[in-house]
Amino acid sequence: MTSDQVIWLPAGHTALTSAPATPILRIVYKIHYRAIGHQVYTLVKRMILVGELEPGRKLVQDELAERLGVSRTPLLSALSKLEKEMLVKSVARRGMFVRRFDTRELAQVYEVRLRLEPYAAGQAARVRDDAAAEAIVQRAHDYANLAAEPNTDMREADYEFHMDIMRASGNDLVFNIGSSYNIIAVANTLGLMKTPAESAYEHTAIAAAILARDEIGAMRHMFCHIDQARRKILAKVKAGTDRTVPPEY
Amino acid sequence: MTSDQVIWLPAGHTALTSAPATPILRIVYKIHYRAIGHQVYTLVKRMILVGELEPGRKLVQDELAERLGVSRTPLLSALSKLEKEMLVKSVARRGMFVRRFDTRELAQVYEVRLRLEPYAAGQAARVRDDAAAEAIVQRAHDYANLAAEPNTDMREADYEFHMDIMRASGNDLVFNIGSSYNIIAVANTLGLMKTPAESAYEHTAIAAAILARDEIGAMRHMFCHIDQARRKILAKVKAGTDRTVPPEY
DNA sequence: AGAATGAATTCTGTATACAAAATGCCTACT
DNA sequence: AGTAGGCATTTTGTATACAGAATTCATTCT
Repeated sequence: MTSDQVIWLPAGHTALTSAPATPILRIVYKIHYRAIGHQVYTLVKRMILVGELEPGRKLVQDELAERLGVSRTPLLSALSKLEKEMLVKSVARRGMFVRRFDTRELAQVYEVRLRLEPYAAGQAARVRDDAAAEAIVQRAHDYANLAAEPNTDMREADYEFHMDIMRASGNDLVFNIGSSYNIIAVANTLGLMKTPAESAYEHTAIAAAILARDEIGAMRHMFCHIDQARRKILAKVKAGTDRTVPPEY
Repeated sequence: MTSDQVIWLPAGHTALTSAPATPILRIVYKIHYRAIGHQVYTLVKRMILVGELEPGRKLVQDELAERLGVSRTPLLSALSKLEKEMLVKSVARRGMFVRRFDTRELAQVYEVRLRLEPYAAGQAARVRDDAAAEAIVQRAHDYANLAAEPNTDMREADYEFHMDIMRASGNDLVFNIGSSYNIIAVANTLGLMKTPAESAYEHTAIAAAILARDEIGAMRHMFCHIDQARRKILAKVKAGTDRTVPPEY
């Protein structure tokens, strides 16, 4: 057993096979090897988010694997993860399908967000870290800019804003849950949302509260922000206005 | 295109290849085929819960696959799911390890449970369904019986009680999150918990409130139940009593 | 023509194969 | 004795192979 200490750098860095050796401790730099399966997971997830793979679509494994330039093996582990996230529905011996959500399920997502995101915003304000706070303010700003010309696709900006807050909360589990399930809401609420200007204003208020270390304010603004979207969806569910097909897949 | 209607029965039923045909509609009964990958997922998850695969343990794929009598392919998709649930940590080119949790992470789990489970209990009381309520009362009873002779392993009973409530809430997403992450708490809180008798009493109170359609009461009892465990863990984190190694794996 | 039958094809689920990385062991050297 | 180097073994990550289920399509029968 040698006393080598291995330091892992994030992928994408230049590989330094070994740093200058010292008599006491040799530090070996390595780059993280990123399993293809992980990249495939990220890619397919994004393809679903932006609608390139639309709800209900069957994911033929050979076809998708070839399109991504990999074999079916890493694709399979990616699809397993996406199935756990409810973005993909697996029907035995039939195939995998991009999940389709009805408003009832969408409402469930908002019930969860309503409980977790105010907590996350409050924690973000409490443990406020300069870099993270700056990033959040920046995201709110980005969102507002996009809202000025609302033809642009704002879904990704909204997702990033909310994810940044959960990341800043310091609670990894909340961040994990958010990155798994918030995307459902984001990918499906187009047309249901309040006006971009309203959302942008609320985002700004949340960001300001976090910047000011106002824990209660951050929680309250986030609560209202999500509650409003939630109420709109609930109204649709109750009114039976929902013409969405129940998600067979 | 025929007008056949296919009805899927849960796995384990006898296969009825076809029901009596009618001129109008032929109903074909089929049994769900359960992918081995899914069974493997359930098995490995349980092995982790009961401690047969202890935290920090490396999961050598060939070894585990042979032990389960399958090839590495279905095992891989199972491990991908478990990685998403944070029960398994994958280190590139090194292997998969049973995740080890420090008290800080455990506290994070409790913060999430504190936000979601009171909601779930409230909903369970609100939408109360006789069968589900009976099941919950039964689980509370089971737990109390086990508490009488506390040498028995009560973790599974506790898990089932809480999962039954989330199931009864009608919110599938909450149930999903619970089945993914609550197991972390259950598998790791041994020794940290209050006395079995206390827990059993609280479980009974929660079950009674749900049975009585007392939404507020169910929420409050559940909140206190989880908050107490949460406070104990928070105290450990703050006091720095935590001698647990930060979870390298 | 429309339904039923059956063969050909496609696609899934799983096993196996293989290259490259990581690990362990043995030997040589200071 | 302890360290460094290198060969053998193990193990991962990915590709490929293959059996059987599902689907499609052409053909036959009524």
